[in-house]
Amino acid sequence: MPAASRTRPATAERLLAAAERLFLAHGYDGTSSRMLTAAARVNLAAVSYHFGGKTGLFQSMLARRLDALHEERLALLDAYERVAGTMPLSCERILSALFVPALRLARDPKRGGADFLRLLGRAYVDPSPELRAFLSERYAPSIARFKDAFARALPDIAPRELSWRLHFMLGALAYTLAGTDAWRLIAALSQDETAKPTDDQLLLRRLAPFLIAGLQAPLPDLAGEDPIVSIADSRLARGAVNERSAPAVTTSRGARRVA
Amino acid sequence: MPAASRTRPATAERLLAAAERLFLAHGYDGTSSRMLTAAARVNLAAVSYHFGGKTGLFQSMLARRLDALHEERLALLDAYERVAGTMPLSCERILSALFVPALRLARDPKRGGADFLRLLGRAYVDPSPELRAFLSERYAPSIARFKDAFARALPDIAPRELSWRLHFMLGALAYTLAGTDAWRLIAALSQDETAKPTDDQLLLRRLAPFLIAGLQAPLPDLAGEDPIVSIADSRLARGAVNERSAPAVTTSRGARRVA
DNA sequence: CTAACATTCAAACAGTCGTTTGAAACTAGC
DNA sequence: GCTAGTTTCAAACGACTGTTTGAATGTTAG
Repeated sequence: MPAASRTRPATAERLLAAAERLFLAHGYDGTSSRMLTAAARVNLAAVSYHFGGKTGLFQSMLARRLDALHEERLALLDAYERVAGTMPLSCERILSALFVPALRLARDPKRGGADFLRLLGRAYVDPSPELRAFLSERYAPSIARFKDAFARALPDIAPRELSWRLHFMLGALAYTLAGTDAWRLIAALSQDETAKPTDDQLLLRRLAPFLIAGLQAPLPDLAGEDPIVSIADSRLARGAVNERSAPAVTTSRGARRVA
Repeated sequence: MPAASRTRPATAERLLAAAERLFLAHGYDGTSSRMLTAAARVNLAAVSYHFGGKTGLFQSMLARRLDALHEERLALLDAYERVAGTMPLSCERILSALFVPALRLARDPKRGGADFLRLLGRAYVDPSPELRAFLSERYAPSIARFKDAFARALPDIAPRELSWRLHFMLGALAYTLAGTDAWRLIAALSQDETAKPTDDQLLLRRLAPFLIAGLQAPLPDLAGEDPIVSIADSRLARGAVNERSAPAVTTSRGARRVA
């Protein structure tokens, strides 16, 4: 058992900090151990020594931030429910229990800063099966608590339907948080030069009404046979589907012949 | 200039098909050229020969499907607007112009099948800057057309606000489409065994009301100073933030000593 | 001071990465 | 049948991957 912090080795901390920056910027596969140790100004072997490997470092970094985040979220939700007594919480309140700890974290450079929000969004959509298993296993209870709260807040939404809507909500949230060039895209769409990396708080305050309205939306008509598609199927869109154009790709062989 | 299709070489097609499956399953970085050529039962050099490299193969595969998708989407949108005349389209109609071509594509195994929808969702959140640049550059005009349509459908939503809401919408959509274990997560949350890989059409029919309600949501109050946070700040959540627990990680060094 | 331990270090490990090579196998036109 | 061009092939390229090694250094306790 390694006495992790007799003299509180700065090496592990440096690695965790570098891991947050680099994994965020390049993803898990795109970040090498050598990039990490170089950025942390630390010997290559430190990754294996302190964290047992690259995946260990990744999970440690993630867990450190996420544990704190979920702890705070649940504490806030508990506090809200204690105040509300038997009354169900409003969607706004539940969302605020989700958002406020994330905002606090984003504003505290010592706990990851704004970068962590983007990392979190990135992690939610990462393909890696290990990561997905790690996340869902570790935080499923926390998510379930919030689902219960929403279920009480939205008694008209069937549990199955609610699960889907929470899924959609997580998607909008994760995508928004992960948005690397989201700012650029928004700016381009709105021809608005002033759309710089806006305050995270403003962003979430825009997102909240969107999500709440979505959660409370009228129930979908799941019966009937493909009404949406049938509307569109009436030969409206014919005539525009033409020959496939060859992929705009140059073969290296041709270039090699010249060079 | 390589005469791409004198005898219509099956090699390129095999590679494209394998690329769709593998890039979807493991992401760009997680898929090697050797995996691709092995799955396609094709020589390793074929990637460079036919597509100029791994990234060329990836972009060709993406472009082939996405060009067709956007073509169909725009054609459908045009058709809707032609029928509506000067009247603005409803949100439902515009969404259907977005969804229906995606559904058609998902149901046609010859054009990618359902896997492509997941790949598309994955691509939207991929960290790779090259991919993001490629996508936004190639399909910005198409997205702008849809934004205009939504702007006419939602005259009360300011352009800037609308840009954000479209961003949120894309997020929910991409996340939903990319959902690898979404089905598992939903099943776990709802204790519902029957939540298998549901029909894509049912999924989108659930998503539509969620998105439409979000788009039409009342405008957020962006003034005021942090009302959400201030509500939560009243010492409600104190007392639950305790000592950080050591990251659950075993160092290899300890294990090595034993072995 | 010394024994016991934790940590750091440069170097090397066996693999895999994407890409390139030059020759062999094809497929046409003549 | 021959030639010119396209496509496939096994093999190798150098660079990079995550991890391990054993010695060197630092730190604490007796």
